[in-house]
Parts: sequence; C-alpha cells; structure tokens
Amino acid sequence: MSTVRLTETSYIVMGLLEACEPATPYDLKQVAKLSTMHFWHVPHTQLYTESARLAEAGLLSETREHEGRRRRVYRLTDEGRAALARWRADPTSKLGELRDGATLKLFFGADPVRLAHAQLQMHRELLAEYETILAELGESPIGWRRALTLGIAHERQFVAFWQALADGQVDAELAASAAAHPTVDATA
Amino acid sequence: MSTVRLTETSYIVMGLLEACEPATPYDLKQVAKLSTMHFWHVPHTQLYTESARLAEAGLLSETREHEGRRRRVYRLTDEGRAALARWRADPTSKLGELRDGATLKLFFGADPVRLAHAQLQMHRELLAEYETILAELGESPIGWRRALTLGIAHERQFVAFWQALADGQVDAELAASAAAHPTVDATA
DNA sequence: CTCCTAATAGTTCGGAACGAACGGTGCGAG
DNA sequence: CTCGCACCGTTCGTTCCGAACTATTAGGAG
Repeated sequence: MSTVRLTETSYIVMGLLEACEPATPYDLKQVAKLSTMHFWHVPHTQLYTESARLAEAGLLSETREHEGRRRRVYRLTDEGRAALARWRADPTSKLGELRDGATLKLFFGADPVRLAHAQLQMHRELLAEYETILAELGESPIGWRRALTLGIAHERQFVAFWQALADGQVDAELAASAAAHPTVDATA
Repeated sequence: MSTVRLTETSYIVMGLLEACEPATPYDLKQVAKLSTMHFWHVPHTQLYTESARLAEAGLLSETREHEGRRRRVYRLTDEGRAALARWRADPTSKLGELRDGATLKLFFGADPVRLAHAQLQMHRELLAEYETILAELGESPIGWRRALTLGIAHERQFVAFWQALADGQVDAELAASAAAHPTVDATA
C-alpha cells in the first residue's frame, strides 16, 4: 500500500524488470543499455534508488544476499504488475519534448550552416547505428522493434531537416511563405 | 568570475534576456510562453532561481525595486553576453532525447492501435497549432521560425508514424524485413 | 598460493530540475 | 472602502542527474 508518485522512471524499472525478472539493478542497467537507453537514458544510479523506492512502496519485492556483494534482487509484486498493466493500458500520455541542444542554438540565432554540418554528421551516425540494431533485433519483443522504428523515422527527419537547412531550402521556404501570408506589410 | 556550471536552462535565460533586455523573470516567462516553451519547457520557478544564480555568477546584473513588488530586473553583463556567444558559436552539442511517454508504452508492449489513435489526435492538434503559430510569426527572429520548422517536421513525422502503426503498415514492414534478414532461422 | 590488475557491482553526495502550493501586490467593480 | 481576481514572486519537498568513490570478483603472472 502506498501513495508514492510513479514516474516514467518507475515504469522503466518495472517494465524492464518484467522482461528479465528476477534481476538486480545492475542487470537492469545491462538490459537498458541494449534497449531503452537509446531514447530514454536513465543513469545507473537511478536504477538503484528507484528500485529501492519501489520496493519500499510494495511494488517490488527485494531479497538481499548476506555475503559478498550483498546484491539486492528484485521481483515485481502483484501490485507492481497491476500498476504496470494499468499504465500500459492507458493510451493517453503527455507529449514528450524534444529538448535538443542544437535546436536551442538554432532558435537563439546560431549560424545555421555550421550547425547543420555538425548535426548532420552526428545524426547520420546515430541513424546508421539504429538501423544496425534493428537488423540485429530479430526476435526481440515487437514493442522494442516498433519503438526503434519510430526512433529511426525521427533520425531520418533530423537528417532531412539539417540537410535542407544547410542547402538553404528551409530559409527559402520560410521566405516564400512569409511573402504569401504577410502578417505585416512586406512591400512597403 | 565564476565556475558555475552553465546548463541549457542558463542559456535559455540568457538567450531570452538578450531578446528583451532588461527584463524580470516574469517577463521572461511571458516570452518563453510564446516561443521556447513549445519544445523546451522551463517551469517559471526556474526562471527566478536561474536568473538569481546567473546574477550571482556575474553573468547577469540585477537591480531590485525597493518598494511594491520588489521586482528584480536583469540585464546581461559583458561576461554573460560573451558566454552566450561562445555557446552559440559551438556547433556541436549532445543529441537530444525524445522522452516521449507514448513511445515508452509502445516499447513496453502497449496495444499499438489504441495507443496510435490517442496519439494521432494529440499530435494532429499540436501540428495544427504549430502551423498557426508559424503563420503568425511573420517578422519574428529567423531562428524562431527555423526552430519551429523543425518542430513541425517532427510533428508531421509523429503523425505519419502513428498513422502507419494504426494501419498495420509498421508491423508489416517489420515482418518483411525480419523475413529478409533472418538473424535466427525463421522457418524451422 | 599470492599478488596485481581489470572488470564488475554498488553507493554517496551535491547540485540542478521540477511543480505544487503558498503569499504578497495592484487594480477595478460594486 | 473592500472585495475579488489577476498578476507577480518565493518556498519547499521530491526527483533527477552524473561525477566520484568504494568494494568485490575474476583472471593471469610469478
């Protein structure tokens, strides 16, 4: 019983745990590295503290070794499983934010061409990496592959955008649409 | 002189301040509402604490009213202006993360069709809103419009993805590519 | 078997982010 | 004047984050 606030971090812990129960936070970290961390990084220290927090709230059960590393091994409780199922069944969720540093610089007037070239390289690399992972993902849970497909689509979008920006197409379109819909008179 | 850590929040404060100097944190909040908050929300309390922090570090100057609301009015110092310019001139930056709750649910096996329908509606609304804003943005700084263009491209991508997922196209493609590149034998 | 080293596993800590809630201030309507 | 509401600013408790640190285990050389 508990009135802890469940955050996205909580569901990541529970979701990963569901996939590889029983597990130590360290195990979760290994799994996360292969999967979620690509679009939602959780620092490993949080996996430890969050697991402990959830156990305290009764959503996980914790057993601890008495010797050696004194590892804490976690399992989902029925309550935890129910909370996870409830979250997953609710199709609404707050929209995410991009929070991309380069976009911020662009917003604040950075040189678009220089920025675009640097970003193009990084996004192309990431895109290639995602595509490799997807190819290797074979028989992994379908959810993983669907999510990765979305990640790939986004990376493609990034590449297309920065490319268009580098080529001056973005500015051209902005100029054209500003001319087409003048909010202040453009010719005076 | 200062060894404060400058975070993205710091640059948001300085960047906004550059655009409407001098300003109180409340003024910044108003401007943010029209601009950055669409892709990088900063809670208003942070604008107050971050402004104070930056002033302490010598990047902003602070003058305070002695009566009434005792508002703190900020300006960029030369040092602050230089820090902002330096940040803006550096074309590299860590890649952002999506951190979208719906993607997380998808990852963890939520029903894709139900999820897609809910998400489609939200993203379509947001897309329409962005397009309205862009049309109204007329003579605003070019950086704002470029960044918004990227935001629109991403929203279009979201709409396209959730639509394809709802239609079963995503799963069909995944099945096709899994058959084309079997990592474990698929027919045995 | 013992010592050294590298990889593995877990924790601590301080600063930054977050958002709910609260407390003053100013102003216009009654 | 005084009530109410929008405006403006702050406090607080929790969560997030990552650098740095400690401790355990495995493997190899002597």
